[in-house]
Amino acid sequence: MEQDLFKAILRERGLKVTNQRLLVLETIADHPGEHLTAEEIYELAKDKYSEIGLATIYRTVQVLVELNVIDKVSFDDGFVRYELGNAAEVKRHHHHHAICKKCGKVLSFEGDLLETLEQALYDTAGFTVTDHEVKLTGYCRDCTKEKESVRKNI
Amino acid sequence: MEQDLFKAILRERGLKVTNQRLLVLETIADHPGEHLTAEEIYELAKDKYSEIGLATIYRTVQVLVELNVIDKVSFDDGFVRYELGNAAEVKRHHHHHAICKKCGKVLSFEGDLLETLEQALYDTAGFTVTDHEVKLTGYCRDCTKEKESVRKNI
DNA sequence: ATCAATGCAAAGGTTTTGCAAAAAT
DNA sequence: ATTTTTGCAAAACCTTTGCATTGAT
Repeated sequence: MEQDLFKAILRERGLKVTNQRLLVLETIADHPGEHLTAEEIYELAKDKYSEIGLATIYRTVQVLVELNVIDKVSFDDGFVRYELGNAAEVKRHHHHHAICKKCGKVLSFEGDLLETLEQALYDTAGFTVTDHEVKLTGYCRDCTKEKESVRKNI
Repeated sequence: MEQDLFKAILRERGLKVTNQRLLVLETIADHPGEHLTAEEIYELAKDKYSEIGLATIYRTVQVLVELNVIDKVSFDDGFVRYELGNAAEVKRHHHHHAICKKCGKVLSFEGDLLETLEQALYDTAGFTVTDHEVKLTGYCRDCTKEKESVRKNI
């Protein structure tokens, strides 16, 4: 996402363009494929602007999620995480995640295999799907071998 | 899940069978289709055994998740919730959820549309999937109409 | 000039932990 | 008899909020 587009989105909503908001988005954009927590964004942002406060990070990510500029994800480790979204597209294509139960590694991927399910949900229950999230858990390639030897005894 | 099976699972792992553990599982089992928080389980359990402590609920749900007796789910409202799992089955069939963004209603459903995706993930990345969770957000039948009238102005 | 956004510190809410007492094996 | 589990309270934790100050329009 270009900075100018982001500024336009802010102004369109009557929100002010601040250095802190630009910095938070830039920080997330500079770490593609990572799923940063508020604390991590804070630490990274402080390197460029040490006066920034943690509360500003929390308030800013709320705004960014609201604007569909970033997505909120959770891997059930007690942290809420954020990753770049794709606000400009009409049809959202969220990342899906495969989380290794052993080493915690996260594999991200895309895929629109849910369209038939979403249509069926509308037809049967009248539910209009606007967003979806697929979370897979299991064992990554490196941990699969180890897992098998452990599981044998159970 | 029958209580005897649960007792057997506990003993198999060297864990002790306590009235509190039986009560927590019973409480969750008695509320099918609801996704209870720790606090809600606590309030319900107190009706039957008023001496029980909230810390025991937290410790017990951790055990139950570990044993695959219950599943942990989150609808991003700040609460971790729990629902009955199906530990006995070799292949887990989790509930999927459609969460209404307006009224918060949760529609649960099942479906194994992810098998081809999971196979593909193994073939391409060596990732062995053991669990999956699909979370859809949107608008339920009752809220869909209202949503349309709201969205027209945007 | 006005109104929103920030930074700090304090408060909020959920979840975890330390420890002595109680319960299960 | 031994070891785990419980209950209570305190602590830890992430996140939100109040308020005066700063910054954007």
